[in-house]
Amino acid sequence: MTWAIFHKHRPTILYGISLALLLFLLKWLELRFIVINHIFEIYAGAIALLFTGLGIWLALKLTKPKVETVIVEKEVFIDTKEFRFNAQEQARLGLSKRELEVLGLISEGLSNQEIAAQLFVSLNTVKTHSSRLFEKMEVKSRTQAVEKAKRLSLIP
Amino acid sequence: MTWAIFHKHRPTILYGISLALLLFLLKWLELRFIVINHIFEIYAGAIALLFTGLGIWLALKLTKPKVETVIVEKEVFIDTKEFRFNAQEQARLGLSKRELEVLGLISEGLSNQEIAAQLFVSLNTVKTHSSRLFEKMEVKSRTQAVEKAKRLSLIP
DNA sequence: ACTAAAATCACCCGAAAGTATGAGTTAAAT
DNA sequence: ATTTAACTCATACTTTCGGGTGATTTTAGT
Repeated sequence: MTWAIFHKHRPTILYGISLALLLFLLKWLELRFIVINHIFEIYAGAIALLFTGLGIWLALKLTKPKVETVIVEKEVFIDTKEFRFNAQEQARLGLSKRELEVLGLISEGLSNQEIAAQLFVSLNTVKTHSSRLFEKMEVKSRTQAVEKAKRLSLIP
Repeated sequence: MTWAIFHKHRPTILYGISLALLLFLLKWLELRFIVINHIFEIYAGAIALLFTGLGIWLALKLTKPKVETVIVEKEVFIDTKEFRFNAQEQARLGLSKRELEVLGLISEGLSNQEIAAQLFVSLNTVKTHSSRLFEKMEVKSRTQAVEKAKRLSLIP
């Protein structure tokens, strides 16, 4: 049935097709013409598009991120009253090793007699040590010596 | 003198200047020629530059800024060994106010005589106070008392 | 090897610290 | 009102501390 219709209107259809082709040709030629006439603008447009894209890419890729600084307070418990022997004070006062040793034992509450026993020396020796100690530290008694020694970080 | 030199070599100088101008003109013409011959490339380059800039501008203007959060820890030093009077120990040992007062002055290195003067009492009173103090604290001397009192946080 | 500082010890003496005992006063609790 | 604890003071006595002086021995630095 379709075939029959084709055969019946063959000239008309051919004419139609020919007309359509002609029109298409004309439109194509027109487009070509436009394209040729505006080739520069099109090229420029393409470049513009391309390089706009490039610019955006560059900007996104190469910019440094903004840095936002957040300060968090962290509690650090530090023993500020930790004992650290002050050798400078010892040198300044000119205290000898033995004198310092006696000072330490005095600060522990030992009597001269006990200190003598501890150090395997005579009571008199301990007395002379403590005497020189008091002289050098410019104090008048063992309690003052202990108090000052703690202040000067000579004993804990 | 400079003027004299100019007058003397006037033709030479003029000739030199003319030559220089001619060379400059030729170079300029050559440049013009190059520019005209490459007008399209130059134009394209200009567009490329312009739109790259536009792209960058767009990217920077229209995108949200990147934010990088940096956490900086700030150390806060806290004193852990602060003196806190130990009232419990005082109660446990049964130390009276006056005895504690005497203890404090002893720890400062004062003699019994000085303590007596400070408290407006007699030397004997100070002695009895310190004696009872030593009994209660179970020590035998002022230095021991000071040492123990510090351990028990009765004095700083 | 010589010297200076440190460590050791002894003796004496006065001052301070600490013990023992007793007692008077005051303030707070029952 | 009475009791109790804290504060006060005194006297007598013992022990320890601290100053003064001098001497001997180690140790360390030049």
